[in-house]
Amino acid sequence: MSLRYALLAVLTVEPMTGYDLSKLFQQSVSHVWNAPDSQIYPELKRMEKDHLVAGEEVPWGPKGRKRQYTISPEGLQAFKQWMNEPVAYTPERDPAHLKAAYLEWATPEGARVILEAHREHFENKLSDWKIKHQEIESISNDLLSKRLNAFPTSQHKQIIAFKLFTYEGLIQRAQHEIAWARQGIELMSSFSHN
Amino acid sequence: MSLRYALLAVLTVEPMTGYDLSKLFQQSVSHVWNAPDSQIYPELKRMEKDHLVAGEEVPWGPKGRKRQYTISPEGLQAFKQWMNEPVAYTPERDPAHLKAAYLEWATPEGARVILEAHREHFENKLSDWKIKHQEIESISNDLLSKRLNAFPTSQHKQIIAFKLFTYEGLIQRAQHEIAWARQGIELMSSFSHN
DNA sequence: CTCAACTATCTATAGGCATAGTTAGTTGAG
DNA sequence: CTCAACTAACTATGCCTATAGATAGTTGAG
Repeated sequence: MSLRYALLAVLTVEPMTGYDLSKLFQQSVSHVWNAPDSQIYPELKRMEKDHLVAGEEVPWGPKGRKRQYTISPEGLQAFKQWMNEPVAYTPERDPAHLKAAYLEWATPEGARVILEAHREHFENKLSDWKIKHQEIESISNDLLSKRLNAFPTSQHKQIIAFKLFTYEGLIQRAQHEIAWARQGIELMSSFSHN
Repeated sequence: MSLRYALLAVLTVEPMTGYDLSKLFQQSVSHVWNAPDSQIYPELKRMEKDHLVAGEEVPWGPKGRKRQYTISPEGLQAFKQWMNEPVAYTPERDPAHLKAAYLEWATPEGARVILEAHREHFENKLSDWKIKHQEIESISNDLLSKRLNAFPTSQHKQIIAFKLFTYEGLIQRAQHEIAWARQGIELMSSFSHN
C-alpha cells in the first residue's frame, strides 16, 4: 500500500502523467521505493476511482493525448493522515543474510564471490545515495526546487533537513553493509590461511 | 524463490514435517526470512513435485498422520548450487525511509512518534538478534547442535563462524537504525527549540 | 473424563510485484 | 523526409505474500 502514498507524495508538487511518475520513480524515488510503470499506471487508475487524484486528458502534439493526474483535497488529506501513522514494518526477508547464515555450503570461491558482490552492490547504492544527498544539499534537484517554491521560505530548512536525514540513513546503511561484507571476506581469508 | 532454499537449508539437518518447519521459522529462521505456515505447506508440496524433497506419511498417535519431508540428493544439489550463486537483490522498498523523506507533512508529534517507533522496532530486533547470537556462541540452540553433529569437528568452527557473522551483521544494522532514529528525534527537537 | 492447549494440515482470497510484452504518437537530427 | 529515440499508456501472466479461517487429531492437567 506504500506505492499509493509514494505517488501522492510526488503529486503534492505538481500534476503529472503516469509517464512522468514512472520516470521520476526510475530516477529518484526508486532509491527508497521502487515501482515499474506496469504498477504505476493501474495504481493511478485505482487512485482516481478512490477520488485521491483527478485525471484529465490533455493534448500532446497534434493527435496525441496524455492523462495528467492532480492530487485532490481528499488525496492530500489521505496522504497527511498516512504521514502521521506509524510505519507498517514488513516481516524480515533478507536474501543476503539468509545466504550468509549457510555459507559453509558454498565453496570458498563461491562464498568470496557472494561477499564481493554484496560489497559491490552496496558500493553502487552508496554512490547513488551520495549523489542524491549532494543534489539535495545544493538544491540542484528539479523536483525539490519546485517543492520548495510551493512552500514558504521559513519551511525550506525543515524540508531539506528531512530529505538529507533520509539519505544520510541510507548512506550509513550502505556503509554498514560494505563493512559487513569486508568482515566476511576477512573471515574467509582466515579460513584459507590455516 | 528464497523460501524454497530456506526450507532446504533447514532440512539439511534432519527430516521434518511442515509443522516443524513452520514452528522453526516462527522461532528462528524468521529473523532473516519470514514465512507463515500457509506458505510453507504448499511450497513443500511443490518441492516434492520437483523431487527436491521426499514426503512420507508417518503415524502420529492412534489415528493421526503427519507428513515428514526428507531432503533428496537432488534437493541437496540444488541447495548447494543456490549457495554458490550470487544473492538476488530485490529492488529497494523501504517504508521507513520513504516516510522519512516526507516528514514535513507530519505534525511534529506525529513525526516524533514515528521516529520513536522506529527506534523501538529495531531495539526489539536488536534484542532478538543478540539472543540468537548468544545462543549460537554457547551452542545452546538445538538445531545448531544437531547440525554440528552431522559434520566433522574440523568444520564446526566455520559453521559457527558464519552464523555468528550473519547475526553480527543484523545486530550492527539494528544499531545503525536505532542511531538513525535518534538522529531524527534530535532533528525534531532542534526544530521546536527555535 | 473432559477440556484447553497444542499438533498438524490445508484452503481461500485478494493484493503486490516481476517480467515481458504491445500499441500508438512525437520529436529532432541528419 | 525519414528514422531512431523517446513519450505515453497499457495488458498479460504468474509468482509471492498477507490475512484469515477451516478441520481434525493429540496430549496432559485437574
